[in-house]
Amino acid sequence: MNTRTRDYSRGALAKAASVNIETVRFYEQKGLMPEPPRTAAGHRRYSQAHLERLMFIKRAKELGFQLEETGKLLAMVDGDVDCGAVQDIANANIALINAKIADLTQMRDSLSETANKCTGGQVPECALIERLLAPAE
Amino acid sequence: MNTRTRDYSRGALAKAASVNIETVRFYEQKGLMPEPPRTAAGHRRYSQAHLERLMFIKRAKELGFQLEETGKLLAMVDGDVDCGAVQDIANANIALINAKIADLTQMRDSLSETANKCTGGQVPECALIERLLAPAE
DNA sequence: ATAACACCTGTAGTAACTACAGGATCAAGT
DNA sequence: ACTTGATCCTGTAGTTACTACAGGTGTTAT
Repeated sequence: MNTRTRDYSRGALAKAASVNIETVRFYEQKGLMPEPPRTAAGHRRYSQAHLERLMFIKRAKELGFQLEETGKLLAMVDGDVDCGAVQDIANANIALINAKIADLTQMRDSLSETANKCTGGQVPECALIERLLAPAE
Repeated sequence: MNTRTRDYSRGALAKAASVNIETVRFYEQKGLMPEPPRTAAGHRRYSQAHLERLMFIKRAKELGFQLEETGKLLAMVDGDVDCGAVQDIANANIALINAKIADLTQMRDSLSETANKCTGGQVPECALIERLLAPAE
């Protein structure tokens, strides 16, 4: 167990979590990061706990959670973790991600199919332009 | 060949292309749709050509093109279509879409793997929360 | 004539940041 | 002690692609 608590300036915290310095202030504004204590001159002083919270948010983002959902997860961490509720949020997110993947896959397939028909020359006929000009009959 | 050119109010045009009425004005502002002639009272009057242009934009969107790229495609339609340049834009877009798909797939797989470990009960241990709290060792 | 609807403009809101401007403060070196 | 450069503070504006008002005018149908 480590009882030492190093502290961080906003810049140092951002660097430690590998996020942009402005992002820290943004998360504070959105209520995801608590307002930290300040020095006499008004500079923010963050603790190890703040760093952990910031990294929590970053990891949630890497799993595709929106900030609002991340906020709900954090609220549970601050209070009681209800694994069923967490699962619901996760499953909703999986569904959302799957829908996005399906959309993008459809786009890509449709686009590559058409782009492959392009001859590439400086010609009046271009398969992709034709497809955009005409309804997909 | 149909030489009749019905005209449309903004609302009628939007409806004909199945886009939101405000989107028409937005595209005009962005330079994708030309400023149409106006009635004496200042109401926009669109032609069949406008409708076709709006549908072009809509189809491009369905293929995942951003508005800026769509603008480039439209510029070529207005001038000379260079099928090589079109292909370049298309290929860049395919690469972009593939990158997004890869990102999302990674998110989803990582998330489902973790969410599947959740027991669902109202317990202190929740696999997903654990994963967000702790670095992925 | 009058009601209901569609149109006009400009502006603000959405998500998740990022990037300033203009000023105050800090840390390090001399 | 003083200076210099980095970092901090605040508030605000920009990004993408729209969407949604508010407050006012015009058009259409009965």
